[in-house]
Amino acid sequence: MFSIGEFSRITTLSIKALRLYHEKGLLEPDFIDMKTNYRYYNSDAIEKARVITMLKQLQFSLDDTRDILAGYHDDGDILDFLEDQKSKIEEKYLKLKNISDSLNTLITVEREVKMNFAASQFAVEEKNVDDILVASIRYKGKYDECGSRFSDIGKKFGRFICGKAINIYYDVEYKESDADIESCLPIRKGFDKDGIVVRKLAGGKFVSLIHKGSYSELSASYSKIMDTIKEKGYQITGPIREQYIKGPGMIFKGNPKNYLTEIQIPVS
Amino acid sequence: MFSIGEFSRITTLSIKALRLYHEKGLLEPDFIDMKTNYRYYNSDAIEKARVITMLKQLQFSLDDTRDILAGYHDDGDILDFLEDQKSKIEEKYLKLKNISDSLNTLITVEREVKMNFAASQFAVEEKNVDDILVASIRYKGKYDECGSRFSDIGKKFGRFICGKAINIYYDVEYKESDADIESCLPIRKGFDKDGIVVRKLAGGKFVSLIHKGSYSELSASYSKIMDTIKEKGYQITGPIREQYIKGPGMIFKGNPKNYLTEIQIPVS
DNA sequence: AATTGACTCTCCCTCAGGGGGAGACTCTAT
DNA sequence: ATAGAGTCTCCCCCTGAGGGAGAGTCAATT
Repeated sequence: MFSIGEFSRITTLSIKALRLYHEKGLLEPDFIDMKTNYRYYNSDAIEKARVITMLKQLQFSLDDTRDILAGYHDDGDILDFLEDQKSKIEEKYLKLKNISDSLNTLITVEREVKMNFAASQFAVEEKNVDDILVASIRYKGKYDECGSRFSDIGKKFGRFICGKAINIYYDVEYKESDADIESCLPIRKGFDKDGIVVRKLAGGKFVSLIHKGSYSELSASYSKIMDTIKEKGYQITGPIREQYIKGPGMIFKGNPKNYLTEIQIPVS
Repeated sequence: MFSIGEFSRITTLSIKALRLYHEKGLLEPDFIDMKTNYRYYNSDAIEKARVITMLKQLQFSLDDTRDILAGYHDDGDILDFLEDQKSKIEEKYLKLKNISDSLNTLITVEREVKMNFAASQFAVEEKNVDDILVASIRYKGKYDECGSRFSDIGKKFGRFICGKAINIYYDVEYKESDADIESCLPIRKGFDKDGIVVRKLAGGKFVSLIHKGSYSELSASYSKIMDTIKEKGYQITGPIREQYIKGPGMIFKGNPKNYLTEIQIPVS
């Protein structure tokens, strides 16, 4: 016969837990002193406590544990319980996996943004851009519809996205509505799906400028980049792109003053 | 201004949750009627509620959420929080993954046992056994030491184990103590490690008998299998093996009457 | 106005699996 | 006999809500 303290040391279950298990009917002391209410356990209870510990490690609830202890004595007989528990646990861990992935994406994106922010000079640059594989939707409409297009693409290609969103403007002049826009997300690989086209954006020589601030102030940066192009005597050879390095975040909308947008104009 | 019911419908947060968030200082109503105590929210709170929903999906605690809401307005500024949360979530995920794996192992093992039990005739059989890759420890001692050997091997090769434990008895006669025993666990792959030897058990022609019941009653089954060998005029060509198809379970010790042990004797 | 039905308020209980601590006994060894 | 360690019950606490009681309010219809 062991007092609760001794039994606690033997089983590595806390005294509090032992009292709870007694109350819940999982593990009853062999003998209770009527006068003092002291609990005394015998050595049979050690084996039972071991089983409880195992089931606890497998995260069975106390209720399940009680039922299992009461009705079964062989691993093979609790297969149904085990399978139930497995599917519950599996569900939970898949959920956590998703959350972990989301957090990872967020962290990676924000880290990149910081790097970009630190490195950028906010000056007009010339650079050679590689071909980019993208999933894209081309549509006619308003500029601010692109958000829902990006999220459509995001839903279908989520795991394969590997870069920041790009809009390509096919109109020569600015159009408030009925603009001809292609919204693209860079992807690692993929195929046409549900009206979303997978294609390669041709690289080449580009003049680019990172614009810092709200989208409504983009025109100033456009003037600046166009001035440079004229100055250097370049010819524009294709539609203008905007790449959204930092816009509203996943969690916070953020401060538009810190948004970063890269204007990319193909030239020769 | 929205009443709590309207605001609840807009944000898909329950009224109960909104009241909790108010109490905890996460999301305060814009105005509270002094007389009625009715809560009224304005449209700014919608954005805040969206942020709360996002953070909730990422399983941030209400306390963290409160702190984040109070002090930050940009995804990039909460990188530390995100990384913290990621490691917490990852830890939980790994724990659940382990539990799920354990459950899987248990389930698989018990299913196999059931199949075996259903299929076995408890009669002496002749069969050809393939080579088996095992992790093994050979020692001199008592029979019942093998349990701790198996658990030693199990700890080192856990994920690679792919079959039931085997003991190989190198003594010709029965020895109470100082017996020469090799305890083996079949593995998919692996290398020598911490005194555990990885090697191939040679296959070949075996006479086998599945013994049902306690280990202490094995002798009856040994008589039976030896009689058969003599009858058929076979020669024993190597050490005898015992494979433990069903012994004490991971959770329950189970009833020894249902233990299954396969005696395997190599013959020519 | 008055009524009615839908809302909303606060307060308390519940969940799981205990932990912490108070205040009162009790055991064991010296 | 006494001290110190052990144990008892009872109550509150944690998370992130949900359920429900009982009372008070709002808005629309008669």
